[in-house]
Amino acid sequence: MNESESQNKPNIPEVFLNPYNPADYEQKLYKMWEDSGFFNPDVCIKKGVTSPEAETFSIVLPPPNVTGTLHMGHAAMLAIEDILIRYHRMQGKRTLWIPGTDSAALATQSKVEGIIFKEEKKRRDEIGREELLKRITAFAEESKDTILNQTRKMGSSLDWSRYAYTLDDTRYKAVMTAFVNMYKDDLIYRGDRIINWDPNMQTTVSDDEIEYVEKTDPFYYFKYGPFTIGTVRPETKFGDKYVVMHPDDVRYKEYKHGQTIEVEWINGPITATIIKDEAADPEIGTGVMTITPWHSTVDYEIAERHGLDKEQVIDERGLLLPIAGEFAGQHIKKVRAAILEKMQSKNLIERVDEKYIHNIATNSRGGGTIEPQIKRQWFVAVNKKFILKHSEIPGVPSGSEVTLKELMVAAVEHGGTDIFPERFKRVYFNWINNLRDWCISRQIWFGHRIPVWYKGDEIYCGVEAPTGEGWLQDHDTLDTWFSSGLWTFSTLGWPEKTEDLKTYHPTTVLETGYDIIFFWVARMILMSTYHLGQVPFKNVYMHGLIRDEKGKKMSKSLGNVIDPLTMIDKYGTDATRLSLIIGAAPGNDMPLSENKVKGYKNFGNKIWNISRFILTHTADLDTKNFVSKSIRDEEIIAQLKSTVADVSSEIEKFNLYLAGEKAYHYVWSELADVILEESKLILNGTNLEEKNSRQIVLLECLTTSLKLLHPFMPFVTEAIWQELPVEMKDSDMLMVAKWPNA
RNA sequence: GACCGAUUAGCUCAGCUGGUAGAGCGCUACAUUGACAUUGUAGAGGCCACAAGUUCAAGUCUUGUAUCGGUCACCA
Repeated sequence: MNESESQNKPNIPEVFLNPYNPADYEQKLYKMWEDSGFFNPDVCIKKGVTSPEAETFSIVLPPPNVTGTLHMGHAAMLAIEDILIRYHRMQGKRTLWIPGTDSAALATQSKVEGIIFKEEKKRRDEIGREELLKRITAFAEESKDTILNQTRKMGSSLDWSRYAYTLDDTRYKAVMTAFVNMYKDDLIYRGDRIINWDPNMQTTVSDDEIEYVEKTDPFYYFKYGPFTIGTVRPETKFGDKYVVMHPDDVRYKEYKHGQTIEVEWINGPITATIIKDEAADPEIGTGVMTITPWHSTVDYEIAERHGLDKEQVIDERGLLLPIAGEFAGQHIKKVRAAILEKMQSKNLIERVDEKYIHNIATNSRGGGTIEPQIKRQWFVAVNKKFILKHSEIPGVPSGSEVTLKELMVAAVEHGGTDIFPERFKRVYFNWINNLRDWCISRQIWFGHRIPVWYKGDEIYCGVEAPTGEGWLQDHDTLDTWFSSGLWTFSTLGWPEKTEDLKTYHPTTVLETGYDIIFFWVARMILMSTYHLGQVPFKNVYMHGLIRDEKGKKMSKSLGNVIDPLTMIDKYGTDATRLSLIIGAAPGNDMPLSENKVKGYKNFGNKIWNISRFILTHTADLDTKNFVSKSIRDEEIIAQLKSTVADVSSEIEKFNLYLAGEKAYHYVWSELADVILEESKLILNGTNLEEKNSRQIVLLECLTTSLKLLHPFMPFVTEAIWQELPVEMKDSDMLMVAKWPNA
């Protein structure tokens, strides 16, 4: 701006002379917001921004791992939730967004154990429970600030005064109480059942934490008496003394169920029993198999059906037991060749398919190959009837006799919890139908220890340790999803009957990636319906996965990771947020490229310059001269209002991608390209009334546009808002300004 | 094997309850130092995967086929 211009337009803040630079504002503004206390709804009420009678709107943030760093998935989650939160806060609702972090027991412990082993060459047994826990806790504590500060960088308007950690005192009490209640209702039991054992991490793993990885291995055909059986794992076969075939398989019609035959096997002759069971698929291999009930889920189920013996062949560390004879004590990974050699010499090998493709189960949290074992563990019974005393769940009257499974179905079936996009409802129901009892005990040390104590034959279960001498607490800890399942209400202070719990539960929305629907969404529904008789949330909004521009999963090994923090440094938070929202239809994966982020940085500057233009050309406005608007001015206002209506309704339908696009489109293509352009003539013209009217219209367009964009681009809009003359604003801070009326 | 999704402009995708196709990016041409480390204007570009059906009318509804992707289950 040259000198003569600045004389004409005296009141324009100097900041507008330069392009908008996000880095100059973002930290400052976030601090201003945080210091204002308005992230906390109680402060909003106290300062008169929100009415105490206002409708509530609450979201609990899916807690990131304490030891994690921000990735694009987090960034998208934070952007989406912050948009919803900011929109509803501006709507005047009593709005709460609760932050937290998750201990991610298994992942964190294995990370720390890994570090210790690398640096000190020590395993956990050598470190000891107490010392290891101390170190893990320190590690978690140390790394938590990283993820929390990165969360702030996204502009997230979280109520930090309500920060929760899955292992803090309040949550500890919630977890203990939950366990004890379920134990007393017989919904938690201890039993010997087949579970997924991770020999690397020395712990059980739930069904959902298993990841199947495709592998090519040789497939061996062995002579087993008159039969040929196939296997990829010769090292498990020592004790196999049942031979199973389909009852209708005509090839084996001469053999009767229960009939015994003598066969020569790896370590000498054994007596085999014929079992007819439909689990044997005549199409696979020879249609005949031997079973190893201790180390295979399917075999275990067959054995259960027919009351067969189960023998352990492999121990917890992967070593063969005495049943393996001369091979006992050797590790299963190393012993195969020797076994095959012996079988070859006994002429038991018929043939080998070298390339057999099959899936092996691995622990998705740590990577070990799963070895099923029968072990005494704690389980949640999902099919056991109980009386639900208090219920607000649609379709389930108080006092109903139900199972946990039925509760989980009812919550969604009768609309208590609505899942969006709709297709995920079916995914959810499918999973529940196949649900088996949930193994909740883990043999790791980091986590909530099971509140059960033993003394001889006595068992005690309680929130507090029993009094008296000689009680020993169960060594196991709880599956991390057990405590995560309580999250919507443990964060609100349960089991105490807090004001927060009464006010904000059920929460309004749960927003999360669809990859976590089983682990978490379903478990929260289970826990909340059981413990509170309430659904945990009224709406579930599933976002897709963020992928690279070619649609590939982002991964370090592919080198295609776009780091949100880098994007924020280069283009600003607003641009990063917008790039994660626009073009991302709910539940659909979305490709992201750096160019997209860059594009939205230009938009930030566009708004900046729109503001500069309008402020420059309205500095001489004297509102006393107000005259009625022209037809065109009315039209502009009408169009503005219809944009407000559109944007609002799209946000309320969770179509943020449409809301964002409409706001973007309005501001750039309509306000800037059409309205400002045509206004130039009027503003520089001689018709003062016309000019005056248009100035007022432009100011309204500006303030309203800033409000519309604020949820999407909180920083640049607030930065501009702070420069606006007081008389133009209904609030000092845009964050708590009133959402415009349509 | 079961279920789910996708198939629309060069690319990424919108098109809700059926009425002869839209956005962003990219591309081409022109203009512009302007409120704008640019922006604006104009333009090219689509038998909406294929086939049949319902209908006065179908990207839009039904059925089937093909290809791609995902989830779950099984895998002796």
